[in-house]
Order: sequence, then C-alpha cells, then structure tokens
Amino acid sequence: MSKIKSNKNGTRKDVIISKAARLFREKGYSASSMRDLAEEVGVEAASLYNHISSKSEILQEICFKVANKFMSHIEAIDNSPRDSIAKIEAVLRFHVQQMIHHYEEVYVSDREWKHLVDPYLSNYQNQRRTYRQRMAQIIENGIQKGEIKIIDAPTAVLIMLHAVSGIESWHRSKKKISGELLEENMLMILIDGLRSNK
Amino acid sequence: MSKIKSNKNGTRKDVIISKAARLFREKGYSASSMRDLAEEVGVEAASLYNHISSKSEILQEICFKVANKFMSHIEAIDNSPRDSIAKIEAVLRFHVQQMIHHYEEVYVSDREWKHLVDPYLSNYQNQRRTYRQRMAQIIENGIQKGEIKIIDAPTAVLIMLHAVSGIESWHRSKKKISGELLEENMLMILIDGLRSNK
DNA sequence: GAAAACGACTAACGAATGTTAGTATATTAC
DNA sequence: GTAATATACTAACATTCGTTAGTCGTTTTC
Repeated sequence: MSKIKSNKNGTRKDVIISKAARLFREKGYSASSMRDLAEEVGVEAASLYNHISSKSEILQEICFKVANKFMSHIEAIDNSPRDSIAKIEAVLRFHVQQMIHHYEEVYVSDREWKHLVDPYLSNYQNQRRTYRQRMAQIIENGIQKGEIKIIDAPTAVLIMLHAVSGIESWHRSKKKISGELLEENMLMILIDGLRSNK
Repeated sequence: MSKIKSNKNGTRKDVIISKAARLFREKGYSASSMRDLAEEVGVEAASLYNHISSKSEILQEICFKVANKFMSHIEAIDNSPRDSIAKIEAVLRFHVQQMIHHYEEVYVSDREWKHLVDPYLSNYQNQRRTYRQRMAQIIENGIQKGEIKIIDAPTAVLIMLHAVSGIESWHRSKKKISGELLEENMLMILIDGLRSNK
C-alpha cells in the first residue's frame, strides 16, 4: 500500500489525527476502533502505530491542542484594554469562529475529553476549570462596574459555553445561514442577555 | 445471588434502566459494558437478559421516554393561550427542571442518541427535528408580533437548547447555587436576549 | 551506491465485548 | 401442595478490541 499522503496537512501523524478527529466526532471515541481509523486513513491498523503510540494519545493531542489555543486566547483578551462586555464578546466570537472553522477538533475536545486517562484527564479538567473561572471573573468585574446585570457569573459562563457548542447542530443543518450571520445572531442574543437594563 | 430489589422503583426492568442511565451518563454508552451494568445492578451480566433483550433496547427506552415527555409538554404549552415570550419561557423552565430532577436520563437522551440503531435512530431524529421546528415557530410568531427581536429563529432555538444542557456542569459543580436560582438566572439571560429592545 | 531510517505489510496475542444455552432456585398462582 | 413462572447462576460462543512482533520494500542521507 502506498504511504500516507503528507504533502498538504503536515506530517503523517497530523493526517492521522485529523482523520481521527472526524471519526471521533461522528461516532464518538469509544465507538471508533483503530481499524475504522485505519480504513479512513487508507492503511492497515497496525501501520498507524508507526506514527502514534496509542489510541489514547490521539485523543490527548486533539484535546490539548484545542485547550491550549483557547487558553492563550483568553489570556490575550483579558490583558487587553477593553470593558467587560467587549472582552466577553471577543471571547465568544473566538469560540464561534473556532467552532465553525475547526469543528471536528473543537467538538471532540468538548465532548470526548472524559475518555482521557490520568494524568491527562486531571490536567485537562484543571485547564477547563481555570478557563471558566477566568470567564466568570470577567463577568464579575462587569457586574461590579454596572456594565453587566446582576446574575450568577458561573451560570452565565455555563450558558454561553454550551450555547456555542450548539453550533454542532448548525453544521448538520441542511439550509444553514452563513457563518457570519450565525455569529452575529449568537452574539446578539447572548450579549443582550448579559447587558444591564438601563 | 438475591433478586433485584424492585419494591421502590417499579419493575426490575425499570431498575436496570435507571442504573443504566447513571452508567451511560458517566461513561458514555459505548464505553459502558453489560458487565459494568450488571455489577451496578448487583447481578451477573447474563441475568440482565431475563429483563431486557439487548443493550440497545436500554438506550431506546431511555431516549424515547424522555423524547415523548418533552414532545407532549411542548404541545400542551403551544396550545395554551399565552404570548410567545411566555410560551418560550414555559418551555425553557420545563427543560431546566427536567435537567435538574431527571438529570441522568435527560442527559443520556441528549448526548448518546447517536448510538441508537435504525429504525429507532431515524425515528428519534425526526422527533428531535419536529420539536425544534415547533420551538422555532413559536419564536417566529413572536417576531412577527414584535415581542421578540429580529433574529434567526433556528439559531435562537439552538442556543437555548444547548444552554440548558449546560446544567450538566452545574451538577458536577461543588458549590452550586440552588436549583431555583439556577432556573431564574438561566431564564433571565436567555429571555432577555430574546426580547425586543423597545 | 551503501547505510540508515521510514513506513507499509501479515500474523497473531490476550483481553473484553454482547449474547445464548442450559440449569437450578425461589416466588407466585391455583 | 403442586404446577408454573420468574429470575438467578455458570459456562461458553464468536467477534471485536488495542496492540506487538517481525519482515520487507522504499525513501532519505551522506
């Protein structure tokens, strides 16, 4: 069998991980076998192990690549000079765009991280918790400055993050509105729900 | 081994399904084995088959029990005399309450339905689509009457349904606010995001 | 052009999977 | 009390699982 094509998407390992993301998104991590993945890649199952060390490693790569990207983004936003609403808006726009353009990996990271094993599982959970606390803190600040209505900040975070993950349905939809329009609609509903009524 | 206790939760089959919902929620359908479930129930794996015909049947029971409940509820709400905002609010309150009080089953139905097999899979997907269209229609009506701001109704539905499913995180949270408070916060953010600004 | 590295293959492993068959015991119905 | 039903058990089945070992051709390196 010919070798894995690697001209476009980086290394052969990258190709495997990319195909795995698609597969895991579609069937879930546990229901996806290494033989399924091999077929997707166009190779025998055993050959995959020339590039990766285990099925679990693939999930780790996907999850932490996504987590790191989000973590460094929120840090940049939070350190920039904007008011709280604008920070939340920027964070949400990033979520929507990532969900639209890197759907498979972001989705897998969001839904399949439970199948990570320690110490990666604990590590991921910590990052996730930290990220949410950071968002909640931005909202708290906004409440104190009167920009944001008085609500439970963790609840607001929870709503916004899960709302964005609903873009999964948008991807599956037949007649979908454009990505830009989706982004504007999402932001309009979520941000207006936050803003203090005055 | 002693028989499955069935005094409290209905038939023995009900006990199995209830334990399965907890297990599927925690580990996912595919990663939960019949031997896992058997241990949870306190019985050997083969014994489960005196009460259910397959692993798949358990998932079917969970999914359709939940789907039917939501479907009949939205029908009742939609046929009642309220304005559109009040209808959406009633639907969302039901979602929040179900997610709080019947967490395991609602969660499993929402996240694991992909593992249903035809014809149940198609059936479930149809019900899901119908439900969302019904919600979207309520919102469309609200827009036409000026109660609701001009947004893409399917997007609004998608946001609200996924936002509610975020209650999963609330369940896992250590220091959680009360269920009533959670409900009020959710409604405040989501409904205010819908209402027309006038 | 020889040596080294890469990456595909076949074959097989032990473990785990959902499920069935057959049997024994406890509960229920008459 | 006896017959029938319900429900537990042990043992085993055919598959599928992730993964390893060993081999051989191809590509890269110098």
